[in-house]
Amino acid sequence: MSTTDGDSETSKGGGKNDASAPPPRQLTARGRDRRKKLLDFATQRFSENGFHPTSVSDIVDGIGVGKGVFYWYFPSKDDLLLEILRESLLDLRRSQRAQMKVYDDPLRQLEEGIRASLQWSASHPDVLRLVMFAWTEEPFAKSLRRGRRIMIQDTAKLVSAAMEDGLIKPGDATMLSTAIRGVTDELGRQYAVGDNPLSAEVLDNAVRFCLYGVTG
Amino acid sequence: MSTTDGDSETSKGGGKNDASAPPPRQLTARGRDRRKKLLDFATQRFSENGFHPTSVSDIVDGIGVGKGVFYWYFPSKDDLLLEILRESLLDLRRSQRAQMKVYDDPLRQLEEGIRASLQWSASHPDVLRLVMFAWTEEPFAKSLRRGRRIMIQDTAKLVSAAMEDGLIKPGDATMLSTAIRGVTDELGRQYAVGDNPLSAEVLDNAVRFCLYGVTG
DNA sequence: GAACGGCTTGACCGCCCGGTCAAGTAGTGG
DNA sequence: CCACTACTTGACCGGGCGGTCAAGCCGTTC
Repeated sequence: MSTTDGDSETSKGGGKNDASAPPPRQLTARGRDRRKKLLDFATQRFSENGFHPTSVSDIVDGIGVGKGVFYWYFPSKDDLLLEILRESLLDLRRSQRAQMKVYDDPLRQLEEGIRASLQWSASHPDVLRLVMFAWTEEPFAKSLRRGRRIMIQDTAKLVSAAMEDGLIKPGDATMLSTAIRGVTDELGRQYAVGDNPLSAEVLDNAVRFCLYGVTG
Repeated sequence: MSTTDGDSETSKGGGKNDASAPPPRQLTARGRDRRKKLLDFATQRFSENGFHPTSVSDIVDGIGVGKGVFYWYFPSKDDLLLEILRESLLDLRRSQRAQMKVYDDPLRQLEEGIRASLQWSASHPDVLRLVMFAWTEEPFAKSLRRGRRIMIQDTAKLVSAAMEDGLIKPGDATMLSTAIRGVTDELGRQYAVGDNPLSAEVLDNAVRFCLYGVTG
């Protein structure tokens, strides 16, 4: 496994932990459900209509609730998007972990991580489209940069392990991981914009490409 | 040359030509200047602040003119963006044509076209960032799809010519052109988001990659 | 059944946005 | 100097947006 278990994102950061953060709400089962509905519906609408053109009223009307509901679960519209981004990252990493944990060989884990990444992208085109938007506005881009750093670190740990095991010739693990991220990222974008489904063939080629690039 | 001269974009389309279009204004030299200033300033602000967060007032205040000026030159804020997209495409294609016209060999022209494309991208990161946004909202995306089609056709003409000359083995010219477009597009995006300048080395590799992919 | 806290409602608010327009000013051709 | 048109101004407008809040509902707990 690449990180400590659970959903921790950073074991240690710079100085303080999260700066602000009003006490996170205590939700009942019903509450968590509503929240999820909001998240999902918003993701869909944002991705098909654009973030700014979609108003908070559109969202609450869409699922047939009052406006106050929105602001019970999220402090602001921007925060909702940030939350979508955050949870998507969590979910993607969770998929990777689940798919990797079957193996011990770090190179094999690397492969499964790449596969999981591509598969996740293929099944979440709406999120990917939203991410494309998010790169174009600073507060969101900031969150994405952080996510990218985290994922590259995840990968780098694997690459380093493989180097220590002599499976990959020694080198700059971070650089290699960045390259892999570049490939999966771009492939992922294809699913966001294009209309081709994920064929096993494409998947295999992408994996081979990355692995070949890493092992030399 | 790949197309008839000048800035024509389509020699013939479907049924009618442009549907609407209020009589395009007759501008004096001073007018063309102002228009250009608006276009340039807006491009910059849109790309660094985001399209929606940048208001028309921001733009006119930024260059120190009244709001009416904006609406003298552009029918709406959306149209301004569409115009930026349109003119960028025109400019890119102009660069390509200029750089290609020195050669007769279609394969060499293809190479120069790719080079020109990459160079143009490297020197217009702000436009590329705007384009990233534009893909996320339908009316703008529509314009981008049209632009892509045009550029792929440009390339396909060259590829076909090269096939006829026996420089490339016969095949689906459009598909190959689409692949090339994929490469230049993604490379371009690096300049929009990343911070690395365009090295001659990267340029050469990209060109070699495309050409190699095409000639087999 | 009272009391409590999670949850919901929707009228309401202030702001600012895109867009308009009546009134000019500046350049230019006769 | 006039007339004409290209251009400029900025107060103004209607509307929709993100966000608030007093009030009420509902399920649990004791």
